[in-house]
Amino acid sequence: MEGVLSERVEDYLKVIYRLTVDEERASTGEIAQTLAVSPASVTDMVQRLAAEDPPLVEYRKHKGVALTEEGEKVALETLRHHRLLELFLHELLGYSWDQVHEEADRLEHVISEYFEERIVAVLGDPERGLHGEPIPSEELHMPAQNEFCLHDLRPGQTGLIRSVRDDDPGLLQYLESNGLVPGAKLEILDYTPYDNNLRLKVVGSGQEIVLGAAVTAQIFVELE
Amino acid sequence: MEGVLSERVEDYLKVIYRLTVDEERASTGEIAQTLAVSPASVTDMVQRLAAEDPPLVEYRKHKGVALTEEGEKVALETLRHHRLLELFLHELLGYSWDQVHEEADRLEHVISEYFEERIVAVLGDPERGLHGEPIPSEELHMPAQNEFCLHDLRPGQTGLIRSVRDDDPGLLQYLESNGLVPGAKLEILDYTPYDNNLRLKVVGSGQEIVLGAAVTAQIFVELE
DNA sequence: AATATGTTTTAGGTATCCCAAAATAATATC
DNA sequence: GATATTATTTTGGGATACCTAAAACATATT
Repeated sequence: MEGVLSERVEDYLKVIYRLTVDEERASTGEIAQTLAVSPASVTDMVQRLAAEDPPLVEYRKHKGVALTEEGEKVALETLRHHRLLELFLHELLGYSWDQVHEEADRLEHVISEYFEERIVAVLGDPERGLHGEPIPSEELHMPAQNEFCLHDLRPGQTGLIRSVRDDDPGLLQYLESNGLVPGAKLEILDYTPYDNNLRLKVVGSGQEIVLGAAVTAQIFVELE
Repeated sequence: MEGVLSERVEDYLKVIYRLTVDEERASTGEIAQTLAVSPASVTDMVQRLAAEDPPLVEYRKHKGVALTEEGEKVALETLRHHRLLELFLHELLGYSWDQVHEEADRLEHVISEYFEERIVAVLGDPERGLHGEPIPSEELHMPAQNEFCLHDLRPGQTGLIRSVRDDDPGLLQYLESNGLVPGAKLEILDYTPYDNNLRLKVVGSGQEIVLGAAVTAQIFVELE
């Protein structure tokens, strides 16, 4: 193993992890956009990641990158820290669910394995984070998921919210105030193709609501 | 105010703070030794600190440095974080008193003011840290102290341990196992000048013990 | 085959921190 | 007060880690 990895490297690996959950490989452009840097910077960094010993990504010019096993480990470790921290900040320190992300994003790079161990002991080795996302196990195994993006559902379908993206505080507040939280049951009523709007009912509250793509893309459901 | 300060800058300011608690000014050499860098590096950094806007230190060539009000604020903020974190790690996460320092040293640079606020709420705004050190107030006021270094006591004198240095895990274990913890009452029995050894009794346990300068310099007492 | 698009290379920039060796200033000693 | 010792500063430079614009190049599209 080599020396300790920079926070920036962990950020890149996290992003590549996210982009390669469904896709085979992540392109330079996607990564650049997600991290708000130039494509040239991404090429540069990605080549450095591939040159690490052991390599953190598998890189082929013009063909994008995929994480190596080592790189995935780092990404999952960081993700595990992030999600455990979010839960911890909420449960023990009273952070609201839209406040946790920013703090966790800084702390995730800095806490020791012992810290992780201690908060796991306090939290009881949880399987899902504050926003419903699965937490990689201690052995860095990511549980298989059976979730679909709400964005892809169509009228007549019914789903249970399993998780929502954690990184936009404003959106999280909006979701919470509309009962769009993990566990909520949704019935898709209508779909308008040109603007990708989805009209749906939150079962229980009986509320009907129309959500645009910017919202539905952030919500993940289990079909019923 | 300028941009955010690097962790290294906070480290330098913390060291300068500690060195100027009793002395007027801190010398380049002292700082270099404490941080294990060359004197040239210290001159360099100290000049950069003095060139900040507002300046963080007051620097005169060949005369050492003192913190400005702004620099002291930063040092005290960092110190407050450190001591609150140590307490927090012990009380809430079950860290032992020799484990807390290293973790706090990393976290102190990273936590938000909100995090500070939250752990204060949980801990009940404590005035002293895990090792007895005073914690700067939220307004960054350091309470006046009335402590003497055990190193300077002489036979016949009696003192109450108020605090011990927190940065050497091995020493902390040794101290704990000998009852040399805040609150313990000491009676100085003997002093040998050539090696600076102090023989003393821990009142209560009745234990007699001989401590060298490396130990006595790390313990601070209130005279009785 | 030509064009459009996305990626990589080149060449270089900035920030932050560090250091050895030479020069200089402060201080201690004669 | 002059000299020697010690501490500090300057000089000149190195390392790392990140980033970028513009030019060159590869891939995909038509």
